[in-house]
Amino acid sequence: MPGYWLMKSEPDEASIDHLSQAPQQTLPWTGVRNYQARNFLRDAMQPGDGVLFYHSSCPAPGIAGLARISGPALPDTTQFDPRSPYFDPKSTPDSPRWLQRDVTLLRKTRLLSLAEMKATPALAGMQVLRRGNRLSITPVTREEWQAVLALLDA
DNA sequence: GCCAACGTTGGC
DNA sequence: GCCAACGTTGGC
Repeated sequence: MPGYWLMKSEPDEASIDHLSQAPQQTLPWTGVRNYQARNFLRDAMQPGDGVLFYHSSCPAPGIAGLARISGPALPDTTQFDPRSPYFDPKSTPDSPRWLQRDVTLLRKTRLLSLAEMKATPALAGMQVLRRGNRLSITPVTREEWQAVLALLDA
C-alpha cells in the first residue's frame, strides 16, 4: 500500500458495522470540513491506501477495523444539500470546497482502544495521539500501521 | 495582518 | 456536562 491513514468517524453516524453492511462494503467518506484534512483527501491519498477506521466521540473510542481508499477525490455531495448538517452555503458546484472519497472495508477487527494505543510505545508518536490534535484524518507511518496489525493479530 | 470572540472537537 | 485546545470568523 502506498500510504496509510487514520480516519475518525462517530459510530452513531458511520460505524465499522455500517461499512460492513454497505453495498460492496463501501461508503463515501463525507462531512470533512477542515482544510488540512480536505487537502489530505484531495492531494495525498491514493486508491489502495490503508485506513485505520477509528470510532470517536463514543463510549469506547479506538480503532475498530481496517479499510482502504477505493476511489478518487470527488465533490462532497453533502455540501450542496440544504438538509444536510454538512451543508455549506458558500460552496458552489463550480468550485466545490469539500471533497469525499470512497472507503472500502478490509476487515473488522477487535477494538484497539485509545487507552491501549496510548500505552503502546510503537504507537506513541502517532499524530492522532498528539496533544491538541483535532484532525479527523491523520497520516500513519508504515511502522505504525504494522504495529497496529501486530497488536490486532496478537 | 492582527486578534478577540466564538464554535467545534473529543476524551473524560 | 465539563473543558482544554484549536480552527474560523470578522471587525479594524
